[in-house]
Amino acid sequence: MALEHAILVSLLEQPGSGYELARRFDRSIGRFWTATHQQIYRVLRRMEADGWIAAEEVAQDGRPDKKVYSAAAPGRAVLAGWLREPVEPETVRHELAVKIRAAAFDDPSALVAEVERHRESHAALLARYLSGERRDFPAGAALDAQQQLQHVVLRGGIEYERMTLAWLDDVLATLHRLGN
Amino acid sequence: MALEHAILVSLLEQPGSGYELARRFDRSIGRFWTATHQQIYRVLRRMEADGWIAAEEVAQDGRPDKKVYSAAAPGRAVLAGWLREPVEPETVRHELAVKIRAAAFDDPSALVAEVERHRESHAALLARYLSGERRDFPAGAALDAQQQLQHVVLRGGIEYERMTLAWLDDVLATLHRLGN
DNA sequence: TCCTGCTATGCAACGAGTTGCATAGGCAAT
DNA sequence: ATTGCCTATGCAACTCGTTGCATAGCAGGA
Repeated sequence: MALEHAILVSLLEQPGSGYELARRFDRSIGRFWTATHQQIYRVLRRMEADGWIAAEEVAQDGRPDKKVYSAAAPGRAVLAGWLREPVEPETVRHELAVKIRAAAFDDPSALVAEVERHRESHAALLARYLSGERRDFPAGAALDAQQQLQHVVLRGGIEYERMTLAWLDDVLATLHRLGN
Repeated sequence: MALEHAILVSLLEQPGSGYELARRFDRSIGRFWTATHQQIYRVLRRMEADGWIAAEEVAQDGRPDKKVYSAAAPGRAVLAGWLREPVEPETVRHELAVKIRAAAFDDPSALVAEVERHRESHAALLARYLSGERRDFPAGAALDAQQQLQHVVLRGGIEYERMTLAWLDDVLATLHRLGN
């Protein structure tokens, strides 16, 4: 389990409440690590109990109080130790690929609309990545280590989306060829 | 859950025992869907009880008997229905990306060896994909629908590995820049 | 005014997935 | 002879992750 580590990184980049973390996981971090608010709250409580993170109650007017968490020294140490461990093999779950192979035993054209829907959502994500890149990493700007590392991860996302778009075009062409 | 569907596709392409399925999931299918033998045996029993697949006991000499499963008509119907449902959003778990961002709060050069290890394993996988492609899909050969769909999924894997290799080079260059 | 949605946290129950272990015969190498 | 690995299946216990629901005040639109 590495949800702890993803949360620690997020809190080091910027302290925040469970709710704020959940929203970050829906947005930027969710591109390479997903989590629901339930998981996040549970893990936050455990990490606080273990002393990895520190919590501060913050009163707000007009909305409920929140607990703002930030990474504590033991948390940083845990993260540093984890960094030196080898990455565990990822568990891949590529449902669309399963469906494409399944289409051989059914009507391949039944998949066309779904693949097109995918294509659109990947195109939209690519556009968001690119505009985020222009906003946060303008050409020629001096970047510190944290920003350079964030940028290289974003570039990975951009290249992944470009590759996926090209592949989905290939899939569509194949499906159309089979439909004739 | 779509492990049922991945198993159904695999059994339609080729009937087999739980053990054989587990090995297929370690190899070809595991590139886009991973599963342990425990999961597979459990799901097979459930699918057999539900009539999605049929089992046949096969005696072997020199080794234990095995149960060879094949997809039954209700299973095919389930698969056809599933094909028409929208693909669920994938849950992404990209541990290396988390580590790269974590490196900003530690020594970035601690990651170099790990990234290089990744680079090697992706290069090896690409080589295996390419040799598999030459073997199974030689240029100019006539392919039926099933083979064309398998081929387009394989092309996706190949392009993914190529993109990943280029990105890992980008990551290494970034880490080296930060190390000076 | 009612309905919807947002912020903010949490419980309870369930289902999915992992880990460790067990059985059991055969094969190959040390 | 013993050790270790391969085929083949399975139990039990556990952790991880998801889903549905609950609370509770405030803001904005129909």
